[in-house]
Amino acid sequence: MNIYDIAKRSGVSIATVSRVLNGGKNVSAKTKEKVLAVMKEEGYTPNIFARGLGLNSIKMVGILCTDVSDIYYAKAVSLVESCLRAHGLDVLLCCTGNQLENKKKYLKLLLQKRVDAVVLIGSAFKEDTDNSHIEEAAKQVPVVIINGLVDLPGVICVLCDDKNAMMKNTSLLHSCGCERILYLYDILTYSGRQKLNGFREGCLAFGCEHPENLTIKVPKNIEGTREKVRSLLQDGVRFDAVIASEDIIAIGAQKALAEQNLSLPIIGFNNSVFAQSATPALTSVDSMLDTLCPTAVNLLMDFIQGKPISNRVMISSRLVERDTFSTETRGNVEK
Amino acid sequence: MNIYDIAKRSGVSIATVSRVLNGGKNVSAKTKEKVLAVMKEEGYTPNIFARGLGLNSIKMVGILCTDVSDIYYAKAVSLVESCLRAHGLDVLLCCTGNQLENKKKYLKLLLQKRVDAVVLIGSAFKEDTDNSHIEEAAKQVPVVIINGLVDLPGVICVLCDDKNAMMKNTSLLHSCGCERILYLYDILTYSGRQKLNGFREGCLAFGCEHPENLTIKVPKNIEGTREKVRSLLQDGVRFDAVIASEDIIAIGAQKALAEQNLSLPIIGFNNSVFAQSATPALTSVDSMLDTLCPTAVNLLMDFIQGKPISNRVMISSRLVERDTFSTETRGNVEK
DNA sequence: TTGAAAGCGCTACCAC
DNA sequence: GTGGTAGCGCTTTCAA
Repeated sequence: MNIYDIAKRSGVSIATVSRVLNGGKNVSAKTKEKVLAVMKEEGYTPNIFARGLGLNSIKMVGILCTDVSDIYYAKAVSLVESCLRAHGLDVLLCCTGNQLENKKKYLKLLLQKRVDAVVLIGSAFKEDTDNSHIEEAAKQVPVVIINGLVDLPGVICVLCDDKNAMMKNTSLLHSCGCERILYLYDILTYSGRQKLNGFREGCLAFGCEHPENLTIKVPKNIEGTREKVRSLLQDGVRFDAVIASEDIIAIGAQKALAEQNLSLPIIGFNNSVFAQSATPALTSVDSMLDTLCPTAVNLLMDFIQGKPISNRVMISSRLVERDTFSTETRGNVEK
Repeated sequence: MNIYDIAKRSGVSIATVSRVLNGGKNVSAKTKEKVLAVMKEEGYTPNIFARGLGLNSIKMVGILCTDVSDIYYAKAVSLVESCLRAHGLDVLLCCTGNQLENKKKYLKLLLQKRVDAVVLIGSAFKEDTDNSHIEEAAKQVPVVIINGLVDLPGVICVLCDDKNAMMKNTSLLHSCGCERILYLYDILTYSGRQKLNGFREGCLAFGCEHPENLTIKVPKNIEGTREKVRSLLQDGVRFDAVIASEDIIAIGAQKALAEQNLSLPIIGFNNSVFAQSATPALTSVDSMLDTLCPTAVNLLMDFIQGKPISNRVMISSRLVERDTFSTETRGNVEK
């Protein structure tokens, strides 16, 4: 069943059928109706390959993501997917892991599929040294990165002000009497580094101590973090509050503290469902995915349509206060 | 840069270039080498549309999923994606929500993209009455459903024995002295119903009470469930254990119980990270996605290659014991 | 082993 | 408003 069959059965030429297929401009209402009727009757579906050949577009955008099973990335993918679909674009999903080699390989694969654009989820896609693959991609199609900052032409960056969020956290804790804050992080992506910098600058600005042994790299899981914090406590390392770069890390710390019946202020990051699920519920920084993702997709659509856009959008975070720290109850600091 | 350019620069015909492109059978080693060299030099990438036109395949499979932001589905998508990619297949992701209308629409969309197969994630895709869209899809391409049972030709089903898992849960709780188990569920998909049936049959078999007011439908989130259970407790409804159809629901119940300083056995479902994140950590049924997904993809690959396969595979679940219920410590039941 | 040429199904330009 | 037709870039016979 192809355009010729439809043309024959409708008593028109394939040119006319094609016109109907593409919006029906310059076709008489009657003809259009007739052709549409035949199409429906025959259950006709235009061949996407042939169409792609002509238009050189398949109405698909590639999403690159290090790990969709991570709740944060999953939410981002979900949001981006639904926004894109609202614009009639399909999503080619590609999970790369953290190895640069694979990121490059999969980006190339996406480009080979002739996607109309590429969305990079997370600042894990901004490399410290080698971003040549992104540069190359951006020459071919629009590239947008969510929560990363890659300073290359054709790359649209939409991000959350992680650094400022962490500075604010530090400030708040300090103003509640905390002086030795334990900072836990997992991986120093661009975003991870911003957070760490925010913490450090905050400490400096507000006069908190921040010795090296209070800035700890931990695995991105509950048990690994728990063990790390547990051993910190056993070693007699003293701190009076915890800031984590991820909710899941905050929970690991929380559990280690609970073992020792310690109840310190804890602030997580991402405001994921984990923050709600924790007991006591975790105060956490909302990294604003709900805003970031639609914004990113809208910018992309505008860019594709040739409208002038700002290709650097920074959105402020928001602290969601729950049980582990509140700016109202000052009495929650126990040493 | 197309096949003609490569042919010209290599001093051969496009036919030869095409042969090289497709494995290089019936091409002299020398010619092949030459052509490959030119391709690399020019950074040539075959046009996927033209290729698709000829071969009528784009090496892509569609994944349909009600909601990737759900941690369970996200994990499934992640696993399926990586397995498919290992077989050289790309993934077209499509999130439908729970409305039948959208499921149908998006399934049709995937088919229009000429995917080579469709993977349905979760039994939410098995409808009670109308599965005509799946039937139709299965006529065109192989369809596999993960954790659902759709009895149609061409549909491969890989699922976990949810019913048995729930019977076992009931049995275990009963043998630990529980007699009035609260059963919390969110949505009665095929899987949801299996779980409920397992619970009911378990109660019958082991002599547990299971009045209607102990089988409660709740929203699939922590707060909604918490409120529901809270009001149950306020109404004086009595129960001595909780089984939930989802970890997140179990956590909602757990929080409501904690408010009243009640510590009853609780068993969640899915063994997600939420089970670990909960305090106390949740005993939960592992629904074996790590096995289900690779199995599903392997069956699909075999099926595509025309090998004979079993299109119904059922895998046993596994109870992962943590703090909220253990078969070893009998003393954890407080009424 | 290689080349010529006929599709694959559609879009878009040019006539009428 | 409609039809004829030349591509789009590839695969795949069929001959040589």
